[in-house]
Amino acid sequence: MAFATTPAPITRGKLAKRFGCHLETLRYYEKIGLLPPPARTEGGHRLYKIDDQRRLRFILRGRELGFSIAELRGLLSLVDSHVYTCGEIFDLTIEHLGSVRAKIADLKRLERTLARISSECHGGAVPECPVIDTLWAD
Amino acid sequence: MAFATTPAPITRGKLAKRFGCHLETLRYYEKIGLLPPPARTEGGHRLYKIDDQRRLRFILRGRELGFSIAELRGLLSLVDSHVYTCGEIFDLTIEHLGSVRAKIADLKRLERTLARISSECHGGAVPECPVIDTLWAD
DNA sequence: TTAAGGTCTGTAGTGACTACAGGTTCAAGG
DNA sequence: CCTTGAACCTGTAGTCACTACAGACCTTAA
Repeated sequence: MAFATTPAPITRGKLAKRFGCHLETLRYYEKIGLLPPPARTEGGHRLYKIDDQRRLRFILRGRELGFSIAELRGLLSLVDSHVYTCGEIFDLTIEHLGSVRAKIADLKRLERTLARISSECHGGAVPECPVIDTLWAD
Repeated sequence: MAFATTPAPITRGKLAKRFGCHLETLRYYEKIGLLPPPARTEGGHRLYKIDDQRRLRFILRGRELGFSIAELRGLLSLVDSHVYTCGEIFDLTIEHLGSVRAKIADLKRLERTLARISSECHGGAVPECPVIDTLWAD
């Protein structure tokens, strides 16, 4: 009869590969205090347990959702405190969503302008160019 | 009968104020070679002539259009060479427009995900939260 | 003449990593 | 058991586009 075994801790390179992040990123997250210092071998190599892996996944997913390191620090400290409420998390998410929407709006303005200017280009080997004219104009 | 006078060159602070940029930005653009080293007073203070001001305006407008410093360097070197064609500038603009559109697409994906997840929130003082669940999920 | 405020320089900090260099440890093959 | 080569360790520096000093110097208006 087999007992449920804790999965073996893994090294930095394997963790990076497993989660598709750069291996230096792991050291970076540890340095800035997002990841706790992991256990080590006798020789000093890092060994990441399953909890470390879960935390890393949390962080990487947060990054994919566009949360900044500071925002993730906030989320993690709430979660670590075990006294967060859905309302608090919701507020942080909505705030972040607002900043994403603001960025989209900025970029769309940009896109419209660039599209308009470049649509006025004749192209070809002439030196008259609406893009340059726009940039130089008084 | 008055002669047309060249407008007096202005100092760094005044230039920054006139164009609404940070005054340290001017020193930065000079250091990285986007702006040429301007004339100086006896005491060493910078004096920006009308041509410097035009070039700065070009750069700042380019930045507003989202061109990177490297892209602007490319645009400026074409313009400085006096042998650019509208076709070349058009290509650079279209490439830039493509990267703006790619960023918009990325952010829209993000926005949809964040909106979906947060719409599942009940909010309130409970610790169950779809945002956190998403980040923690296996 | 003096006082205030603008400008000079070099350097360091931001965010979120990434890229070394030079040394140590680990694991697999013989 | 020994060797070899890959993986890992550390600290530091680079990226991008600025921004923020500190401490000294210059300019200008009263």
